[in-house]
Amino acid sequence: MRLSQYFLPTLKETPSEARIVSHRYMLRAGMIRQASAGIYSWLPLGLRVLKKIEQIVREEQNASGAQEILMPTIQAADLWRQSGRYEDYGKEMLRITDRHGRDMLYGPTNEEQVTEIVAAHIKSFRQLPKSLYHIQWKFRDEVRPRFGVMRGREFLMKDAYSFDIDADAGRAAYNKMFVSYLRTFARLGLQAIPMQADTGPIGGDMSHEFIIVADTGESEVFCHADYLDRDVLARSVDYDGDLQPLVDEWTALYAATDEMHDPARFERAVPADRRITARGIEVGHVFFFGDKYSKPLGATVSTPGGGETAVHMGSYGIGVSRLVGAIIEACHDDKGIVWPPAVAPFKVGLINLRSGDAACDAACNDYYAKLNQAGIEVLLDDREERAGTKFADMDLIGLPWQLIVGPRGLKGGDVELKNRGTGETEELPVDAVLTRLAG
RNA sequence: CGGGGUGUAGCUCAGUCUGGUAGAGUGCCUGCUUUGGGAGCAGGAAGCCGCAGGUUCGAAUCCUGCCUCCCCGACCA
Repeated sequence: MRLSQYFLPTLKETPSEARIVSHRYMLRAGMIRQASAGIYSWLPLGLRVLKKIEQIVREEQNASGAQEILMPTIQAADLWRQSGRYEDYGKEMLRITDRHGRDMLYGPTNEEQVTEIVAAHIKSFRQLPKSLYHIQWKFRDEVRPRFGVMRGREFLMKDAYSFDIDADAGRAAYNKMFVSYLRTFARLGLQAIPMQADTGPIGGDMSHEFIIVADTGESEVFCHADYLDRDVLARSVDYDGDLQPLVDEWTALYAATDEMHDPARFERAVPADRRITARGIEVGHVFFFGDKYSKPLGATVSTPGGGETAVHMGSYGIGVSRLVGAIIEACHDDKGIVWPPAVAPFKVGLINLRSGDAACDAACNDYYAKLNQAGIEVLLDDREERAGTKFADMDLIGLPWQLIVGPRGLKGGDVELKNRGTGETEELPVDAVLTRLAG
C-alpha cells in the first residue's frame, strides 16, 4: 500500500476525550473514529488489526474442533422471556420495537439464540458433543462507556458454546476451549494468565478469566511470577487426547483477580520473591453452566438408556475488539504503538526520506515491488513530507520493521532496517532484508 | 444511576465574568527556500460559537429548557 493513497488520518495532537494510552494511540494513528459514546467506526488501519486478531481467534477455534456459525445481532424478545433473562438483564440490554410492535433486542450475548438452534436440531446423545462459535458484534448499553474500544457499548466478540451429554463430557469441552485460549493469546503476542473466576450459583471450578498484565489495567490481579515466562506454543496439542494434565499445569499456581484474591493463601502458596501484584485486563472468559439455558429452552437429547436429559453447556468469550486496545496497552512506548508481528497491520514500513528524488523513488519502487512479490505486507511512505514527519508517523503506527531509504544511505548500496521494538538498526543488502523479513 | 465538568475551524484551546464586526497554534491549500527525527518565510481557504426558545437596538457572551461528550463513583467482555 502506498501511503500517498491510503486513508490514514494521523493526528499530531491528542484528542482531549482520550485518557488512556491505547485510546489515544488508536485515535492518533487513525485507526478508529468515535461515532458516539462507546461506538466506533473502524478505519483502514484499525480494521486490518481487528481482522488479523479475528482470524487468529478463528484458526484456533477451528483447531480445537469448534465450528463457526453466524447468528444475528437482532434477536426476538420472546426467546429471552423463555430463559427469564428479558426481565433480569436490565437497562444494559438495548430494547427495540419493530414496525409491527414486536419486542426485539440488540443481542448482548447469544446463549438463548444458540440453544434454540441446538434444541431444534440435536435430538440424540449420538449427535454430541458439539461446540459452535461465532464472531459477531454485540451491544451492551453500558452506563458509562470508557477507555475507547476497551469498554465500548458496541463490541466485536467471539463467543463459543459447548453442548454435551453430561458434566464429565462438558469438562472435556471446557478443557479444549481453555487450551485453545492459551494458544490464541500466545499467538497474538500476549502472555495471558488464566485466573479462577466466580462461578456464582453454579459452583465448581469451571470458570476462568484470561487476564493480560498491563500498567493501565482496570483491576488489580495477583499471581505467581512463573506464569509470565511460559511458552504454550512450544508444544503441539492433541485436542483428541486428554487435556486435563495441561489444564492442571496452568491452574496449579496461584492467580486471582481482586474479587477472588485471598491474601493469606497467596502468601502461603507463592514465595515472596515470586509474588506479582499488577494491573490486569480481562480478554477472555470460559464458563461452564450446565443446564441453565437448555432446560428452559427445551434443549434435551435422548440418552443411551432411552431417557431424556437436558444438554450441559458452557460458554466461552473472547473480546476481539477489546483486544485491539488491550494489545496496545501491553505493547507501546512513548512514541506510539509497537505491534506484535502477528497482528501488525503491515509487516514493514518502507520510508522514502526524499520523495521526488529520482534515486530514492527508484529504489523505493524496486523494494516495494520485491516485498509485495515476496508476500510481505508493506506500507510505502511516498508522501512529500519531511523526514521527521515520516519517522514520527511510522513510529506512531508501530509497524514491526522500518526500511529506511534516503540519499545518504543509498550510496553504499545497502538499506537500513530498523526494528521498531528494540530500536536497533542495521545496514543490509536488499536481498538480505527480504530474507530477513520473509522469516 | 448519583456527583462534577464540557461543547467556538479537522485537532489543541483562548474569548463568556463585564453583550458591540469570530480568534490563536497546529493541520489543510499555493508559492519560494529547505530536506536523516513533527522546518522557515509569504499568501490563502476554513466556523448556524451543541440545539431551541427568551431578554436586548444588538447575544459565542445574560436567562430558561433540551441534547452531546468527558471525568469520579457504583456496574461490566
